[in-house]
Amino acid sequence: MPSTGARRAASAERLDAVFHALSDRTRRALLERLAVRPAMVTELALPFAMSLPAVSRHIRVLETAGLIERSVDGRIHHCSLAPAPLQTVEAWLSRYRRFWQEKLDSLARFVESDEDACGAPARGKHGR
Amino acid sequence: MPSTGARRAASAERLDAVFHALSDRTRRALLERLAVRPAMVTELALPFAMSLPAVSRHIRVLETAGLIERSVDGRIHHCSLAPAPLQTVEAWLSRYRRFWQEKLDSLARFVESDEDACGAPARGKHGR
DNA sequence: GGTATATTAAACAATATTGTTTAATAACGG
DNA sequence: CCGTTATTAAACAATATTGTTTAATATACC
Repeated sequence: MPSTGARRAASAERLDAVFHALSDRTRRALLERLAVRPAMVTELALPFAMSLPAVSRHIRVLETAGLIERSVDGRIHHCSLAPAPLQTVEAWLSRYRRFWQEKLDSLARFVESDEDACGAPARGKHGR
Repeated sequence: MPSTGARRAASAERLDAVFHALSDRTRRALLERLAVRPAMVTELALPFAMSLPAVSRHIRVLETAGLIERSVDGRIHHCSLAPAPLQTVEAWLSRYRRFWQEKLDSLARFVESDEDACGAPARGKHGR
């Protein structure tokens, strides 16, 4: 059984890879394309103003991060979205959701008190 | 008013910066530390096995991505979490949530049918 | 077999990232 | 004024990233 230290490191590596994969707009565009439907490599490369090998390597980065899966059928490589790592990102993010929620709440309170202080026309909480 | 093209590019740049900032475990650790409570630079650097200038520049990367805010008070720089960009990430991710939900649902269905096919002891949906 | 297609490998240049060490800057405190 | 403290700037090396172009590989088709 791996130690918790090792697990932590493995999880950190996974997050490193996934966040890095997502930090490039070409790769994000590839994911968005694949969210529509699976596609082969040439098909994926078509819309981009860069060479096929360049796109091929972006695909490799996404694959290494576990964000896409590839099934080879003859000379055609079919790629499809593998959203599991995004769930990992979601889990990481969730630790901060409470935080920004508080921030937004206090902003909302501030706006309300500001309206009061400035004598804005009263409309009630839900008026518009 | 900026064109939608310009808005799209600006948003892409923001995501580039935020995802890149998050792709380093030192920087993620800094965010986790700041989620506890604000801290000054030296304080933030203390737990890390790298030089202060190195941490200082990680902090700068996070600041540029908008993930932390800095308030200078004399020679002390107070840093605090600025979670708004994480919300942007959340918004980007949300376009895929439906996707992995489906994936998980179909996995659950598969597991259930597999149990049926293999003649696993019947326990009902909520049995353990 | 011979040619076209789909994809990756290799080699290379340009640039970015990240760490180190050694200043420089500026504020504090006696 | 002077030493200490907090922080960034600058210069540098090591490595990673990303794109290009030119092979190499393997499958498909006639």
